[in-house]
Amino acid sequence: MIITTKGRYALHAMIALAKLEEGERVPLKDITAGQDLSLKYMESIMTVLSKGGLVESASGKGGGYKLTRKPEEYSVGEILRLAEGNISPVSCQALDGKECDHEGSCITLPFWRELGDLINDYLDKHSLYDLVHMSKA
Amino acid sequence: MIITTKGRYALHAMIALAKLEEGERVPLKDITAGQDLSLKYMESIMTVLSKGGLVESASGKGGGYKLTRKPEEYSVGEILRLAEGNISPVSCQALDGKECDHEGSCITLPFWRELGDLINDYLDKHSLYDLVHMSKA
DNA sequence: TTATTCCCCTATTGACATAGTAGGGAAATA
DNA sequence: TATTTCCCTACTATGTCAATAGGGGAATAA
Repeated sequence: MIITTKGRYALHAMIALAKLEEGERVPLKDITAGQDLSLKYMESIMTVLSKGGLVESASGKGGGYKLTRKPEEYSVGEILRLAEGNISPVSCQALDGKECDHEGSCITLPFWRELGDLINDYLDKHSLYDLVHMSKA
Repeated sequence: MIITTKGRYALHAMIALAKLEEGERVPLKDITAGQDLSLKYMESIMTVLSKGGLVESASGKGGGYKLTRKPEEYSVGEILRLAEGNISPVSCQALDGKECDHEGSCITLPFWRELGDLINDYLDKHSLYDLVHMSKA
C-alpha cells in the first residue's frame, strides 16, 4: 500500500481546513470530531503538517489550525509525501539505490522509475481544491 | 509498497523464461541460480504462476518451466496481479468496499480509484517482451 | 529402477511497518 | 485561568512481508 491511513488522515484534515472561511481557525478536537481516532494521533499528524509549513498553528484560546495558502495552491502530492515520508511503488526505489545493485544493473529499474514518476505526476497535478470540489461533480 | 519482492521475483522469473529458446524448459534450480533465495520460496512463487496458467510445467528429468505464450502476449500487469494478489495504492480499495462507508461516501474515493486505474493501465500496456528488451535501449 | 523434478501441504521465524493509545509538561494567548 | 498547540516519551497490538525448512506424492526420462 503506497498510501496509508496516515496520509489519508492528513488529506482529510487538509480538506476540512480548506472548507473554512478565510482566516478562520480550527482546533484539533474539531478536526478529529466525527472520525474515531484519538486526539493524540491526529495531533502527531497535524504537527508534521505544521512543521512542513502546510498549515499554520496558533496556541491558546481561539487558536487552532488553518491553511497557509489557498486550496488551489496545494498539490495532493506534496501533502501525501509530507505525511507519508515516502511514496514509491517498489522498495528498490525507496532505498537510496542501495539495493538491487547485485549483478550490475536491474533490467526492471527504469520500468519502476517510470511508474513512480507517473504516480507522482498524477498526485501533483491535482490540487486540494480539486479534491474538495470533486464530490460536487 | 504496492509491489513487493514476491512480485519482483515472479517478474524476474518470467523474464528468465522469456529469454529461452522455443520449447526449452528450465528447472527451478536454474531459475533460482544466482539469486540468493531458497528453492522452496521460489517454488511457491512458480506454483502460483503455473496455476494461473502463465507458465507450463513438466515433471521428471528434463522437466521444468516454460512460458505458455510468447513474451509479447503477457502484460506486466497480469503477472504482478497474479503474484501479488492485490495491487492497489490505498487500503480502502483493497477491501471489497467494506471500509470507508462511514458517513455515506468518501470524497476522495474517486480520486484513489482513478489512481488505481492509472497504475493498472501502465502495467497493462507494457508486455514482458518490452521488459526483456528494455535494457538494450 | 533410479534420479530428477514438479506438486502440495504445513509449520515456524524474524523483521519491520502500520496503527494506534496514553500521559505529562511547557509555552502561548485570549 | 482556561484553552490550545507543542514536544517528548513509552507502549502495545496487529499484520504483512520475507523467508526457511521439511516431508510426502506423483510424473517422467534415461
